[in-house]
Amino acid sequence: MTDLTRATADTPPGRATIVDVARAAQVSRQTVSNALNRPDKVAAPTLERVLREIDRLGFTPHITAQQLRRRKAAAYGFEVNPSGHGRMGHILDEFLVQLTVAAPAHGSHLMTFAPDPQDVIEGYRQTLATGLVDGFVLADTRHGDPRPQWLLDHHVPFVAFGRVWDLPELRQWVDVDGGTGVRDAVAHLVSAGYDRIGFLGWPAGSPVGDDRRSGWLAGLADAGRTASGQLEAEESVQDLDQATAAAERLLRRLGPGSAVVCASDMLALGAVRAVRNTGLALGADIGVVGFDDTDVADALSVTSIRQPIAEAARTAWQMLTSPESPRPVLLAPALTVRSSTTRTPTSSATRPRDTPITEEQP
Amino acid sequence: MTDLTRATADTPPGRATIVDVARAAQVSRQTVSNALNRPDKVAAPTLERVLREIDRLGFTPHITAQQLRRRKAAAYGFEVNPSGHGRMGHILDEFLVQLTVAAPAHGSHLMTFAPDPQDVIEGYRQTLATGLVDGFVLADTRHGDPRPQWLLDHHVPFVAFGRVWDLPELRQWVDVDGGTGVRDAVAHLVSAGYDRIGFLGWPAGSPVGDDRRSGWLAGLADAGRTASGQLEAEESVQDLDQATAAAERLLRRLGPGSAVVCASDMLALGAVRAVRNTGLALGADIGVVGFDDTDVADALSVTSIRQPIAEAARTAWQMLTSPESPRPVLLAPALTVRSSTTRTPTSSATRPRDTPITEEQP
DNA sequence: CTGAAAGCGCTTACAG
DNA sequence: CTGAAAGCGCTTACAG
Repeated sequence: MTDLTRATADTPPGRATIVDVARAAQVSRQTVSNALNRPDKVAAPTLERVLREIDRLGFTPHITAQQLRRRKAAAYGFEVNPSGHGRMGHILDEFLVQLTVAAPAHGSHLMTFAPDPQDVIEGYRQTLATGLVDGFVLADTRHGDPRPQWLLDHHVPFVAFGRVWDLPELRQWVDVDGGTGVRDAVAHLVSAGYDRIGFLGWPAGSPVGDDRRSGWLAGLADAGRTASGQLEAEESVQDLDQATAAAERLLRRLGPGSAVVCASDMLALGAVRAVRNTGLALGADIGVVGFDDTDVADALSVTSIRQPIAEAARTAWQMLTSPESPRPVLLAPALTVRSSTTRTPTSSATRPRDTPITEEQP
Repeated sequence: MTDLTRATADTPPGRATIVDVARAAQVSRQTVSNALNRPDKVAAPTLERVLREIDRLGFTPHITAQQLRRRKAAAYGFEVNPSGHGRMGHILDEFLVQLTVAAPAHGSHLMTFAPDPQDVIEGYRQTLATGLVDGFVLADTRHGDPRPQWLLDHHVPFVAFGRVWDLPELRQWVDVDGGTGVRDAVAHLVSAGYDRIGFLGWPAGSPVGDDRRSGWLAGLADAGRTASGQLEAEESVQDLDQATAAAERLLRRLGPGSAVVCASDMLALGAVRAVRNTGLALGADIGVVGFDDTDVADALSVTSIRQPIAEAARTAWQMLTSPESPRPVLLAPALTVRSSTTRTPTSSATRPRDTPITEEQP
């Protein structure tokens, strides 16, 4: 019944089983398993023979069978949020992609699932009960989030992308140090020659926003610019019109030759509009820095603070798959410098490109 | 050993097996299986008793075991492209999310995987060989794409989001009718009172771009505006500076009171800049329509053609899981109207919002 | 209508 | 060092 020639071009691939390999290599199937999982327990000539047949037959272990036998899925669930879209920035989409990319290096894979509309926890409970995942990668952790405590209570492995603000003693998280990112941006603006550096942030009270604001203050302190006239800030919710109005107020106080650091690219877009409305030149007269390095920043050539998403994803896998108890990791963001923070603008023709010219999706 | 109280709050959930249910309901485990998979074969009182115990114990079948026994993963693979980011628009990210949302309704789930850097096909071969998926959802189909033919050759189920241009006889695809979307946008512009309607597209030769351009021509024909002076078009690659220059050339020929339909939001952003550079008012003097309804269109209040991604995802699952041979599906996009196509602009304070005010991601 | 048997493809102690 | 046995949690013919 078993066809050892099945790995040829015109038959379905991946159908060779451990028994096929065993027969071809003239050993038992558990020796094949040992060759893969405990090669030190197999005699060298046998090992070589088995590995050769594995290679020849294109054998890949059937992960489903491994999962059942090992009672371990070697997979983690990631909840995607359909309503999160529309909000500017797709950080979590990129995080998902990078989790997928990094998964094989940790012998694991990723399963996406949608939230249960009735009950946050129920989606996690169900997904876990199927046996398809061993645990979860959390994102978008927020105040009052019931998930971390529930997972702890039920001894379900997980890691969070973003500090778990409600459980300060929790250690399994990786986050990006937004405050330091803003601080570095201030240093960049100082060295680029801007005189006064204001801040356009969100209303106080959000941990993320407050963190970025304190980075601005730290940056000013680094530069010795803490005189009262230099601590100009405005705040706005994540809305373009309100951001524009707030930025206009800020610019009136700051004047030409100054710069504005923003808590998001949306706010930065408001600042760009305000610069235009005020009749000033972006970059030359007023510097603007955004946060998250979204497509909007790219398209409008706005300098922006970029989160190291790929590194965050790799770190998340390490925490999840390493046997040691994890330590929290805070990653440093990087600044993508564009013409919005260049006082002597280069010709647009020679402006360095950071996006290849590609055709759009259908 | 088996603890029937395990579904309580402080023990790990989802650990009840079919044997636990069988014992509690005083039947054999195959009767439990039948109650779930062939309820008509089970006597009513027995069925009721079994279902009650299933509910009480919170039993969910272990999908891994089902997969192994049924030799079917009830899962499909979706390749994510790490380098696709940076390109404006995240249509495929949204498609992935919507595939995940729609999966349970089709008794299936989604597994993401990253491309093999050496060889496109190898990533698919490997993923299939693990037994974790039954087939694939393809996206980003392109000329010379080796995947569809390989999957056909190996009898691997798949569906494509986007026409498979190289294999016209293929039927398992769902796509969005961009041409009709552009045609409808032209009708909208005509009724909004714009005199001449130009087109800003990509260089001829891309199937998607050519389709959108022909929609523009069809829209003009609908309105009886095919006199030679009304067929003004320009082209640009997907780059902001080039798009701006092309749009400026186009605007010089069209003049105030006209509108520009663009093949992408990136091109539309160029058009918006050109309008500004020319000293005209967006909407009031010049209408602009983009494509894909990205964050950029939203942020700049540009009318844009939106692809029905959720419906495309549902259709993809239907094609994949329905036993009938599929028929190609072409979905109609919808126009998200914003102030860039309003000749009498409303006050920005009363402009209808289509994005909730939310706090940004950390 | 219900249950005993076989088995999906693997791995893990355990004999030999 | 190698192989026979047991079993992960299910489902599917097949007897009774």
